[in-house]
Amino acid sequence: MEIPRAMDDRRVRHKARSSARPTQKDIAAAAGVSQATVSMVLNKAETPSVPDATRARILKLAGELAYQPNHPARTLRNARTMTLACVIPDITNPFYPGLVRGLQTIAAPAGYDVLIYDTDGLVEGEQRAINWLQQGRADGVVGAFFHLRAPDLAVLARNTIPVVRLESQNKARGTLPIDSVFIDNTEAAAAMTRFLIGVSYTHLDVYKRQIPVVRLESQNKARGTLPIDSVFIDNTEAAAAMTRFLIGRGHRRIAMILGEFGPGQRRALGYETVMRDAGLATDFITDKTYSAEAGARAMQSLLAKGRKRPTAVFGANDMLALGAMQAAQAAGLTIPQDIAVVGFDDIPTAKLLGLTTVRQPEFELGSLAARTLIERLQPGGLKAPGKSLELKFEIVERSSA
Amino acid sequence: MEIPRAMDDRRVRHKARSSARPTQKDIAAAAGVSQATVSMVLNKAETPSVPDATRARILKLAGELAYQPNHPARTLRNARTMTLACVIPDITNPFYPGLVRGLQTIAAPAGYDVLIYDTDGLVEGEQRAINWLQQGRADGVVGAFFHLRAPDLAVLARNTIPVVRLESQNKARGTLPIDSVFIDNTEAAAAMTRFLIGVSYTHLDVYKRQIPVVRLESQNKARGTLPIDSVFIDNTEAAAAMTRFLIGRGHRRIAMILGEFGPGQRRALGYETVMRDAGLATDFITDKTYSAEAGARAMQSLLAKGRKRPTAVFGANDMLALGAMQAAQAAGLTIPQDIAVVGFDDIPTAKLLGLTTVRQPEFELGSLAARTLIERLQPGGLKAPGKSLELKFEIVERSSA
DNA sequence: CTGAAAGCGCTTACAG
DNA sequence: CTGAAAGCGCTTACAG
Repeated sequence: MEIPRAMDDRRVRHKARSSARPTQKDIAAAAGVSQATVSMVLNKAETPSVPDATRARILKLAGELAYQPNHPARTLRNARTMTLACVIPDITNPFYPGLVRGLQTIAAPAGYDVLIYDTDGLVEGEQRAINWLQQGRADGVVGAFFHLRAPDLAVLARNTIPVVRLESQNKARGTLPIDSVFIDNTEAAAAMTRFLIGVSYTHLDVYKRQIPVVRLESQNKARGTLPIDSVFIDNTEAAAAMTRFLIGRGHRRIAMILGEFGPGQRRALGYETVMRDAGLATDFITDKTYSAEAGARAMQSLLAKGRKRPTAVFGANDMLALGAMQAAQAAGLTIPQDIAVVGFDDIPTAKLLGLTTVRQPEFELGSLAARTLIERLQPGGLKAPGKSLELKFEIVERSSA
Repeated sequence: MEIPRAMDDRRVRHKARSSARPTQKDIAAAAGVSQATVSMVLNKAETPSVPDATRARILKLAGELAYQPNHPARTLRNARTMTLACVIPDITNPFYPGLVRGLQTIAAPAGYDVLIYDTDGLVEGEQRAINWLQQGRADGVVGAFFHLRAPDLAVLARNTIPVVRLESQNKARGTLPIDSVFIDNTEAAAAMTRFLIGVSYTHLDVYKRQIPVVRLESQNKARGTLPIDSVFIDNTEAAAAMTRFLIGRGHRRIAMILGEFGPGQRRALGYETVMRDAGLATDFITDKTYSAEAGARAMQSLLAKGRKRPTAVFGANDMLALGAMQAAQAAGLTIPQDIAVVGFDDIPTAKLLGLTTVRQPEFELGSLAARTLIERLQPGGLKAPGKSLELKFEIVERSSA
């Protein structure tokens, strides 16, 4: 058996013994140069100030020692973690893996790691993610926040951690109070938020009591200078289109199932508007979560209405719709003959089960968010005003309606 | 409107202006103590050496300034990232989100972030993850490696980054060459691997040529001292059980669809053993990936056999099985009357589509892996020998077979 | 052109 | 009991 060269090298053997990773200092000692010179040679494509022979020696040693730069040290020195955070309700909701994949596809080649935070759609979970992020664990954040608003996120933006929000806006806004939350005096709001977070969680209590704390600072409604971008589809219009589709199919009693917080609110608005304009009564079933279990529960309560039950059910997401479908089938009903069911998201399973739904381009949403974030992270990128990036949705007709 | 106390504080306002996060130094300056004292007070529950008044002043200032420790600085100083890496083929494969969730559920309360690396089941992707990890980006790794073997991972273990492997072993081993890969001379192998990685990717070429490079170092088959743990179900026995189930149902022509690399190999072994013992012919269809598309392709080629087509098809994972189901239905066949289909994993969709499958407890797999990793990360934990942790599988009978 | 020093923010061992 | 210094590994501005 041939012994590889490095095995004969005293330095390598020594390193193997010590079991610690080699540093620039080790290379410098072996090459007889300063540690700073090693850094130069390793990082710059050209080093006119270093003799070719020295450069070659350093490079060779780095290879032999399998030198890898210490990432935490670089992070501290450069004030860049090369990490992107992705804050989502729940990775097991099939909508999100595709989004995460889109994120990673852009992030990885650019040298960024991706950190996942699950919030369960809870205000505590979202706040916890923000707190962690304030410790400088990531350079930027892509987040689907059900509870936190611009001023809460301002804490990050102020600390130069750009945020890209998912599903945070409608094209035409102003109808929901949520959209009027813009802060004016950025400095004051930032200090205020910091104060509240630091001293206690008062603002969360305030929030829970449905008193938007931001009002304190947002007398002037001009949009602030926060570099918070949004990547979204027009949820309200999409839900409206789906509702019109159902009405067009002859449905008159259409119920909607949705979660207490999150994108369901905007989707509900689209449904509500179309139903009202058509002179039809709305029928909302609200649950805590967007799960299949919640959908099944909702369907059961809908079926309990007997002959007055709806002829069509609109799940605010596919999980709800799928759970509803299953419950209807379990009750002996045939879809779509006995009852039509439609959803929202177009998760992979929707296709397999023939669910008519609204397609959101999750991969593109994720990759666009990553691109936007990385752009912000470029020198000078932090200064640009927040962008609203809208992607197209699509009604996907399948067999369930 | 009441002005919160902190808004009147000159220091807070100043901080808001500077837009930089406050450090211990800032608190120290404001409190008139040394930065080290601030660190002490902030980190220790009790500081007998610091007067109560001073301590209170520091704590109060930290609150007002909304001080958050700088995570990268802590990481460098403590040599702990408080981050766990999860290396998986593809987060969009529905088996993995549940596993990731299990991981997070244990990791988050313990203070660990979770980093996700997708490898696409490619050797390049796995090697890239290892290289990144060698830069000290995480304290430990949970990984499903399709290609890398113990010696490749030894690079991490040697650098005190513990690894927990998923699906890396059978209960009864020795049948597949894969299981005889244990290294003896740890030091030598580590240096060797480091050498190969540093200088070139020769070892990967060697691997591709099916010459296990580990052989060079593994003359002595005694299991090494590497702290590499495994968390797994008995894939071979599970596949055997499923095959027996199909034979028990009267099937004689049973085909198996699998991916080129990964857990399919072990599952194939179980299928093969049972088929051979029953005097039946095996029928393998191998594709590059474990996707629904691959399953559909495989089913099409199976159906092209006409009257000699199999009566049952065993997908090495649920995605393959679901794709196969869809292709069979698209071809006008009814399941299970015309052809039975079974899978492996029990992803959420399997339930919705009535797929008979092998249930793997993915959440438990993930949480057990996290617990094992965190245990290793405790003082002294690195020394314990690698454990093999087996969880129970379960045959879930549904309507597809 | 060349090499040594400062400093990122933190924790802990150590000197007064 | 109290407070200042060293040092984690790195990059870059700066002095010779």
